[in-house]
Order: sequence, then C-alpha cells, then structure tokens
Amino acid sequence: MAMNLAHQADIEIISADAFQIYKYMNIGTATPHHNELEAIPHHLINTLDPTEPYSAGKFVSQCENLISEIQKRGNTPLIVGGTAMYINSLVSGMFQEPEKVTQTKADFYQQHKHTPVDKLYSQLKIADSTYAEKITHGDRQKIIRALHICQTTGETFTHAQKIFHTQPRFTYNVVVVSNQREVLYQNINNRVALMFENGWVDEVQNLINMGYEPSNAKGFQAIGYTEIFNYLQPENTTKLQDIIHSIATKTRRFAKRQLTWFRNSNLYHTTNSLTPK
RNA sequence: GCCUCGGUAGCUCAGUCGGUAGAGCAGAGGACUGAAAAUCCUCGUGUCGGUGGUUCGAUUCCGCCCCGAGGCA
Repeated sequence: MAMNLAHQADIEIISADAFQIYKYMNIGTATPHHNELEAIPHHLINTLDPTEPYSAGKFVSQCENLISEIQKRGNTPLIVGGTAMYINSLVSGMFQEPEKVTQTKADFYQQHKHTPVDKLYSQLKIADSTYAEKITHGDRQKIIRALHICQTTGETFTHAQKIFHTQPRFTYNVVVVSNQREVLYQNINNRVALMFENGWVDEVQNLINMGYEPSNAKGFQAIGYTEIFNYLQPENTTKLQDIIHSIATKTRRFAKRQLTWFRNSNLYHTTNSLTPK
C-alpha cells in the first residue's frame, strides 16, 4: 500500500518497526525486498547491528530528524510499520528520559535480575502506588523500569512522566489498515510458511555463523529467531513443523495485541474490522 | 462375524464409587510513557457418540445401534 502511494507522489518511507532496523535479519522481519528499497527511498531499515540496542526514544528522535530532512527536500514522509509503541510515542510525545537514568539503567536492571517480582512490586507500591495499580503485579519489566525512574529522579514515575514529557514536533494523520480476523490469521499462517520456504532457517544459521545469538543480540527478540536458534542446536529434538506452528501462534498473538492497542487508542483512523470479534 | 479398548470444550485428555463436569493447548478480552515482534493481567456450558431401560435422578450402571483403533477368525 505504501509502495503504491509512493509511486504516485514524492514520498520517502520511514520504517516504524523495531526489528527491520537490524541488519542481517530480513526474512523473519519481513523487511521490504531490496528491489523495493531501491525503487523508493526507505529509512530506518537495515541500519543497526543486531547487538545494538534500539528503543522508542531513539526511534522518535531519528524519525523526527528524518521528517524535517525529507520535508526540506520537498518530499512527503510516509511512516510505515507496526510497532505501536513507537508510533504512539511519535504522535503523542513521550517521557523524555533524563540522562542519569539512561546511564545507570543497565546496572540497575542487572542488579535486580533475580529479585523476586512480588518483592519488587511491593517496593513499587510504596514508591509509586498510582503506577503500581496501573500495571499488573507480575510485570517485572515495567516494575523494574518504574523503580529505576523513582530511584534516580527522586520523583514518582507517574509524576516524572508529566514533568519530563516532550511534545511531538509534528502532527500526523494515522491510519490503521486492518482485515477480518480470520483473513488476518490465514495471512499470518501463510506468511510464516513462506518465510521458511524463503530460507529463514539459513538466515538464522548465518547469524549464528557471524557470532550472534539470543544472549548477545537484541534482534533475537523478534518472533521466531530464538525458536529457530534453538532448533539449530545439536541437542534439539523438536520437529521443524512444530517450530513453524509455534511461530505462527506467536505471530497471531502479536497481531491480536496490535489490534487491542489500535482499537483502544484515539489516535487512529481505521479502515475496518477493529471491533472485537 | 466374534472379542478387547476408545468416543467428554476447537484439539489432546482427566473425572464423576449415580446428584448434569475440569486441566493443558488453541482461542477471546484487557493493560502499556526509552527492552514493545517485549512484558504482564483476566476469561472454561459442553445435546459427556445415539437410543431404549433400571432409578426420585444417568454423562456415570445395563441392552441395542453408530463411529474409530487393535486382535481373532
């Protein structure tokens, strides 16, 4: 759809995708084909090494810079992708993380890697009861982040979100292209099967040969890569067919989460079919 | 044709010493402020294969029938 639009106007595409940003991961992330990348200017695709961290904050600052450059060239930026949090942060603005938070993050997370969640959650209830109620008690990832913000800023996370919130630099017209649930799921099943036909296993083997693995490369958080990595280990006993099914299931669940996000946000114009089934 | 074992939620199965049933998976709904393709929360009614019988009451016991797997002829 974006390519069709791009052929009709002076458009440059910016990817709002958390994993197409990585090099060497094309098949499993459904990165556009190189013919497409050559035909129309694309940004934020295949630019990072799989070991490098990436985040909503980085996306927003890079994306905003790109938008203004593209506009200077007299072109129209078209931002395409399904990482809802990135789009949300871009369109609504986001919590501008203080420098000292960024610097101490890795240590803090490492330090609490094995602390029981319920203990962390109790601490959060004391540090920021509002946020503690907003999230769920087992959500280790969000709990640790909130605790870290509270500790380093001296503010509650709830309050910090308000005082460090940045406004978006541009205004956007956001469209969700959706499909009927059954059609969507069928498309996902077909797409996953096609990825395997196109050599996804070889792609992962190639990553392994280059020294990348789940423990050192963030790119392995993309659905399927860790499953295939495990499949390629000598001690593996799972059949490929089961791996394919499991990846399709994870992808369907991800798509369902996207729908939940879009459905309950007021940022989007929708084409159809976002209503609960 | 005879014998044995099965037929319970979309799937795989548990269970009811007779008082209309519950797990896992799949699925559904929700949350989300720098890991987000991440992370997390909630949700289980189905002619218990069909049909007669026994019983106050049958998915559970008995008869017959249908379907599946295996065995014997």
